[in-house]
Amino acid sequence: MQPRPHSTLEDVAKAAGVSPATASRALNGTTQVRPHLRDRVLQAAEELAYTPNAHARALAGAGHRTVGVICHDVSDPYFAAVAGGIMRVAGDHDLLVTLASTFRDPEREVAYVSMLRAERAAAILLIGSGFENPDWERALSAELEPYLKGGGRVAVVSRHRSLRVDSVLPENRAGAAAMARALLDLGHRRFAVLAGPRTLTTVADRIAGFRDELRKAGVPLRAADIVENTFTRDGGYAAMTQVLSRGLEATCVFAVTDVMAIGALAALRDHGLSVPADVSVAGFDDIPIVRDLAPPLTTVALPLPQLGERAIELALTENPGRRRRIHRMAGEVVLRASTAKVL
Amino acid sequence: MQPRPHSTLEDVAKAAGVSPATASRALNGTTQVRPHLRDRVLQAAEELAYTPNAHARALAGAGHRTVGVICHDVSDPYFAAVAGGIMRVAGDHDLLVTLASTFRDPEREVAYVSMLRAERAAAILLIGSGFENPDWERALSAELEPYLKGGGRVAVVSRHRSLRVDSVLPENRAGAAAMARALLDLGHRRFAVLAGPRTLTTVADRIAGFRDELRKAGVPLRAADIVENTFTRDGGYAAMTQVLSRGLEATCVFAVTDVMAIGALAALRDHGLSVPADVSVAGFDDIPIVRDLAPPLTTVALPLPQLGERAIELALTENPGRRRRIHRMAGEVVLRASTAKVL
DNA sequence: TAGCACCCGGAAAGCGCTTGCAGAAAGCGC
DNA sequence: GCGCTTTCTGCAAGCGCTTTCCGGGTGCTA
Repeated sequence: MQPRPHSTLEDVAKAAGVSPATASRALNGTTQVRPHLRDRVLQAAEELAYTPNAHARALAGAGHRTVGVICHDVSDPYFAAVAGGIMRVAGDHDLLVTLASTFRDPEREVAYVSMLRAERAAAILLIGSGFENPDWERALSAELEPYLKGGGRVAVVSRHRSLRVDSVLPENRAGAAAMARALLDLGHRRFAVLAGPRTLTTVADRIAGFRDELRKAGVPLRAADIVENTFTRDGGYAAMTQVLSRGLEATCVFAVTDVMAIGALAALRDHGLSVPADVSVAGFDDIPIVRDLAPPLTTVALPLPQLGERAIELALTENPGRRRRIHRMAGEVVLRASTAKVL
Repeated sequence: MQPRPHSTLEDVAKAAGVSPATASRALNGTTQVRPHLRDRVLQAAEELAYTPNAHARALAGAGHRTVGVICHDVSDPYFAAVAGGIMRVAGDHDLLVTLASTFRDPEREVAYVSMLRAERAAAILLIGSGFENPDWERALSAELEPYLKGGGRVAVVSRHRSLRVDSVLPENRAGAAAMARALLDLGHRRFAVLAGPRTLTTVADRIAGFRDELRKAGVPLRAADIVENTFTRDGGYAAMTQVLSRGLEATCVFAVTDVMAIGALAALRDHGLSVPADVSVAGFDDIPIVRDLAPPLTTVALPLPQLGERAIELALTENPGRRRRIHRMAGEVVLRASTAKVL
C-alpha cells in the first residue's frame, strides 16, 4: 500500500518541480535559492509532511546533531540535576541528547561509548566517578581514543583524571576542607565519615580535604572513623547503622554525598536519635531535595546544573590547541539546621 | 594525515581479503560464513578498531536501535524514576535512549518528536501529562501520525487520552479515591487540595476521584478548597502559602503530586505549623525521597519504574491488530507519619 | 549591443552499509 | 566421476541526502 513510509527529498523536489539539489539548498538555506522556487519547495515539504532522514544527512557529511551522555543512574538526583543542565544547553543548540545509564556496570559503559561512537555523536559526556578498577578505565580509554582521533569531542564531569580529555571538576578537596572548618567552628571534635568506594577520586579527595583540615586543627580522623559503603541512600543507611552499632562517639557525621546523608538521617531516626540535638549531619553536593528535609541538610553546595552546562559547552567549543582543558567549580558550605553548635 | 577518521567496512574487508558483503555478513551473523574467513574478518575489525557507522546501517535498511523519550524535565524525581525504568529495559535490548526534556514548552515537544522522527527512532515514548491547550495536542498528533504510518511505535505514560496510541495509565481516579477513604478513616472532614493545572487529565482525575469519594461520605469539597499552581515544589509551596493566607480551616492537605507536597511541607514549616500535629499532609506518586522526609509522607504509591518499563515494552511489542492497548496500573495508599488521626 | 562577472540550478558522485541475485565452490548420491 | 543440491561469496544496486562541478541565465558595464 504504502509505497515508501516516509516522503523523501526527491518527492519534495518532484512536487516542487525542482531538482533534489535545489530542494536541499532551499530547505537548508546553504545557498541562495530564488524566492519563488524556495517557497514552492517549502510548501511541498509542508504538504508532504517531509522530515529529512537524519541518517542520510549524517552519512552525506552534514554531521550528526546528537550528544551522548553516560552516567550511572538517571534516577539518582545528582545525575538528574547535572543531566538537567546538559539538556537545557543541548536544547538551545538544537541537539538531541542520548542518555545512557550504566547502573554502575563497567562493561555497559564501554558498550555505550561504542554505540555512541557508531552513532557518530557530536560529543560524548561522561558524568560521575570512574570505576574502581584501572583495567576498566583503560578499556574505556581504548574505546574513546579512536573516537577522539575521528574528531569526536569528549568531556567528563567529576571523573577520574586518568582520561586525558576536557573535564569539569568540582573542587572536592577544597569543599570538604571548608566543610571541616565550618564544623570545627561549631565546636565539633569527634567525627564519623560515611564514604563511598574510596578508590574513586571523588571520594578520596573529599576525605582527604576533610581530614587534612582537621589535622591542621589538631583533630585526628582515624581510619576507624571512616566507614565505606555504596554511593546510595541505602549505602548511607548501612554505613550509619554500622557506625551506630559500635557505639556513636562522634558529635558530627560527614557523608561524602547528600544521597548517603539522606540514608544516614533515616538510620538515625530509626535509632531514635535526633538531628542535630544528638548528632549533627553534613553532606556534599546540595541536591535540590536536601533543603526540604527536616532538618534541612548542611552541605557543600555544588552548582549541579552548571556542572553539566560547562561540560557540554566545553565539548562543543572548538579546541584548536587540542589542549586538555579543565574547568574547576568551587563548592560552598551551606549551613542548615542539620548541624548545631556543640555546647 | 588521517585519510578517513574512522575505518570502514571496506577497510576491514580489504584487510581480511574478502568482499565488503562477506565482511558484513561475518560481523552481523546474518548468513553462514566459513569459520576461517569469519575469524579473519573479526580479527581485522578488532585490529582496526572498527565501529560500524550506525547511520549507514540504518540507511541501508537495518533499522535504528534507538528509542526516544520525551518528558517535561528529567531532573524532576517523578520523570527520573520513570526514565530509570525505561533505561533498564532499553539496556537489556541493546537500545540507546534519546531523552528530551521539553521544560514544559509545547513547541519544543513537537520539535523533539520531529527530530526523533528524523532519526527514525524505533519508538517514541511520551511521559507525563499533555499540555493544556488542545491545539498543541493536535499539533503533536499531526507530527506523530506520519511517524506511525511509517511504522513507528508510540506509547504514552500518564498522558491525555486524546492521542490514539498505546498507553500506560496510572489509576489516578481510583488512587485518589482510596486516599480520600483513608483520610476519612483517620477522621478528617475538612480538606485543602493543592492541584497542578486542572486542564491536565492527571490532575482532573485525581481531584475527581478524591472529591467523589468525599461526596459519598457526605463530605463536601468546595471549589475554594482547591488551589491551583504549577506542578513543582515551588508551586506546592505557593499553593500552600495561599491556603494559609486565607486561614487554614482544613485538618488535612492533599497535594496531587509528591513534589507539590514537598513544597507544602516546606511552607507549613516556614509558617511554624507542625505536621501532622497541626495539619496532615498527603501526596501522590511515592517518589523515592518521600519516605525519607520527616515526617515521611503519606502518599499513593505508583510503581514508577514499572510505568516506564511497561511503556517501552508496549512500544517494542508487536501489535498486529494495531489496536490501541491500554495498560492500567493501580496505585496503593501508603500511610506514613505525615497524616494522623483527628482527635 | 557586446562582453564580463555573478548567481543560481541541475547532474552526478559519493557517504558506508545491507541485501537480493547469481555464480562458484563444495558436498552428496548413484 | 557426473550431475544435482546446498552452501558460501562477490557484484552491484540502492537507502536519502549533501556537495562539487558546470553550464546557462541575468545584470551590469562599456
